[in-house]
Amino acid sequence: MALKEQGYMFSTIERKWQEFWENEKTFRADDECAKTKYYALDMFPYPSGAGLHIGHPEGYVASDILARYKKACGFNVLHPMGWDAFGLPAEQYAIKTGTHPSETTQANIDNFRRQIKSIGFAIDWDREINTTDPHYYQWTQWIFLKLFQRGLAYVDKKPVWWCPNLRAVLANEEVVDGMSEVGGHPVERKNLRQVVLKITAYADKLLAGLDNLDWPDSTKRQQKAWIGRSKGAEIQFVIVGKDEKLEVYTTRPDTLFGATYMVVAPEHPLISKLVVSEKADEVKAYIDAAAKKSDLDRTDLAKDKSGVFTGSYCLNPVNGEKIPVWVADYVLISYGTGAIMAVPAHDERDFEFAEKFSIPIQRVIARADGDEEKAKLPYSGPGVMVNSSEYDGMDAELCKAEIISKLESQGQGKGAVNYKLRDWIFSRQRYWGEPIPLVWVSLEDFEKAQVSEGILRNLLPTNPVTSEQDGSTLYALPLPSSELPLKLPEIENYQPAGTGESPLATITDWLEIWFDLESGKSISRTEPKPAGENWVYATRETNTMPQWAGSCWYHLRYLDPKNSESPVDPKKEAYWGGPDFYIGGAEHAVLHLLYARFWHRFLHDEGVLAHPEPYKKLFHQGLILGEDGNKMSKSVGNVVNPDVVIDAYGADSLRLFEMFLGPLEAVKPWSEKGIEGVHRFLRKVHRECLLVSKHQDGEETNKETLRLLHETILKVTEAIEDLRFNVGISQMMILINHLQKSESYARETARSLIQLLAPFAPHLAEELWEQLGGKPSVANHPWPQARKELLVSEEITIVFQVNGKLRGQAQFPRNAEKDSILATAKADPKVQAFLEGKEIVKEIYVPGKLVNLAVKG
RNA sequence: GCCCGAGUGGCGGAAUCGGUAGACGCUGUGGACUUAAAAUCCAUUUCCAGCAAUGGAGUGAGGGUUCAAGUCCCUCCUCGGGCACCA
Repeated sequence: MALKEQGYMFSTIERKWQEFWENEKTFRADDECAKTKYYALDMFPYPSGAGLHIGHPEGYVASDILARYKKACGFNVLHPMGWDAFGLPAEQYAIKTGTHPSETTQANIDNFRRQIKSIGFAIDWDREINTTDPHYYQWTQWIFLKLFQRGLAYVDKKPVWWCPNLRAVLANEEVVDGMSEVGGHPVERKNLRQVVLKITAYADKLLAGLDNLDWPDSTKRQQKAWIGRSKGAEIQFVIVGKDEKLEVYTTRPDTLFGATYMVVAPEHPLISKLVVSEKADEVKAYIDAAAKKSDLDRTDLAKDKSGVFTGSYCLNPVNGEKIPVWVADYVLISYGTGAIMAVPAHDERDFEFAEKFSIPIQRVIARADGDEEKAKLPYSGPGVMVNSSEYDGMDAELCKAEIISKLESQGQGKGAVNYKLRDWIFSRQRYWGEPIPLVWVSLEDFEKAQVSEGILRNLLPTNPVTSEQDGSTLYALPLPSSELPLKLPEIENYQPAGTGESPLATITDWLEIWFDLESGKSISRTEPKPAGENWVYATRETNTMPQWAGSCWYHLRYLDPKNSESPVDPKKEAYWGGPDFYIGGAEHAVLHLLYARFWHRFLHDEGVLAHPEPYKKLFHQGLILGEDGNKMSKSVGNVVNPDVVIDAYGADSLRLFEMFLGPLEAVKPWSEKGIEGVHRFLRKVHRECLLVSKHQDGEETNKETLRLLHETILKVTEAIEDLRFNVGISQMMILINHLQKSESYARETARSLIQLLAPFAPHLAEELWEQLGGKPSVANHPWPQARKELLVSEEITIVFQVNGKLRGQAQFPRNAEKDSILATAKADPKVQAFLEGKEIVKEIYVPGKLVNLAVKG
């Protein structure tokens, strides 16, 4: 524990300046401004009950340093904060205690806000947003309805993770190793009615858009892999004795001659046609067994291949050979056509299967260099065609196009593209989320709506969205934007319905409504049916949106948080655009960042937004570990609470140390001793800057001090621009150490140092700035400029090497000639000792740096 | 298994253009100030040999390119992250 030195009263200073910034609205972002804008965005937090932990501020401090620096550089800066406040924990708590999730959420937000404010960020708090606020989520709903209108939302039965203990459906990311992330209960697959967004329609755009983004390579790579575009061919195989054809997708049409068997997924629609009567029982048993397996069994555990021969054969379109058709669960129904041609010689999985079931393996690609060792089967590398009749000897890669065009000419196939990306299951069977603003009506009423005179007609998708419920087909109608927000009803019991439906399905007077097909207005069925034939019976959609929904567009709402006419004023969006800097954890590399790009691109295509991509520059801060080098967790007991740190050392020390810890992107352990170190540095700055007896009026007269100051200005500026804050802080430490050792220095020198320090330790900087006669806020004073000409010294140090080893050094005037430097080097006694009896074979002179003499003998 | 990223003192890390390895901070040791402590300051702190001057080794391991390699190339090891039957 550091004791509070009498001089540096950080608590008093920090409270004083936080109040000042708040009262003066120092960090208000101006919507109408001639300055260039700079928008620094943090991934907004989920306000959990546990409060802020030491990892949260790391990214916030980084973006805050940039924000303050850019402000000093003359930009109009926007640095906002808000709350991603829908989500499971508040709902789980409600189930346990009966406390309304909005109460829990509000209390958590208040605590988070208090903690974040205590760190002293340059945030424009007038723009605070909250995804659970109906004024916010009405626009989340509005965007959903746009997607619906454009046919990008549909309803389908989808296999989802169902947790019997939580009696809730979980998202993929909430399931870890077959257990629920919350509570660690087992989960299973269940087919449930889901609202789905057609993100696959944007697969190509999302892929292509990555090229122009300044993002970490690994994140781009992850998104690319997730989208998973592959190029190949769809090939039709004649089934012997049947009218139907079996279509497969392959990326290796060049290996078609090596197809020795085919596989269909257990769920393939043609299975009943393929299976011969004597195999029927065996195949049925296999399919049933496969259906019972969870995804986990089918993938992780069951690397061991299984399958059954159907009894049917296909004909190879290029050589007419009979190929047996198997059913095996290593082929996925959800990818490609759900069927493959198996080429065991050139595919590891097919090879394993063929070996197990003694199916022939036919090589059709050989290495051009004939290297037998490297061409061992299964071989998937490049090569030349063999055993492929007229194609023999051709380069396999070139042959792909040849075979595709031959198949095309025969009407037996075509080039095709496939994606791993699946549509986005957008519904959650929960209470604490944005209600999906759809209602369900009969076909008859739907057709009436299509021809009615009201506003609803124009909001319908080209193809109706339908859902099978209790044996009848229902049709989806949207709420018009005038009816938004569709608020969550108050309920007594937050337990899920237990049937896989949301708790909302049990709130009859909210669920069952009278709906006006013209105006889209609705009232509860507990009320009498209003007059007029356009009022019909309808039920509300009971699913709510996933937590991702609110974070898909929050970066836009900060630009115009109080707009009640639209999600964001186009003029404001045109001015602010997207964040110039976006920082958050790498765990969001795929889902949040992909979903947000999807919505943003969609809104751009709709003409709502001027810019296609939301996040031009992205950065992931690294994890901060506990002092023991383990991930911070309550159970290990190594969690560091920022409140405690601020109490002991102050917010400035916390900020500075989080940045001094190491590279921003690195995973690095916390250290109590370390924060004492930076705290000492701040105390030293405080002491020096108030030691007025050492301060001189006017310009800095000490040459060395002046040079070091400008070197520091340069390095700190570059360090901020390059997000290498640890290096910048080191340089400021070097400068203060120098000033402390100096007899005296100019007050201006101290003032420049204070300005450099201001983005890092803003409270102390404001205080010292004021004490040295500056007018607050220091944040509004122009960033110091490095005078590079001062960095060129009159004297240069040249080091002398013999065979690359350091043997001496000497000072030279800046303009010294190469020859005289070489002569001095050779005359140096230490160098001489290593030249003794040897022959100089080469003399290297690197101007201004070194001499290297290569000798032998 | 595949694809990335990273390995530098006792510790966190600098050295991002191939050109003085270990900046800065922490820790440790010795000292100054003090009645004493705290605070502050000074010296020292990669390893080995030596009283010292100095010499030798050294950036995960091995090899290579170069006058010169932490930095570039090849092989391997360890750790971290991502993907994982996507045909």
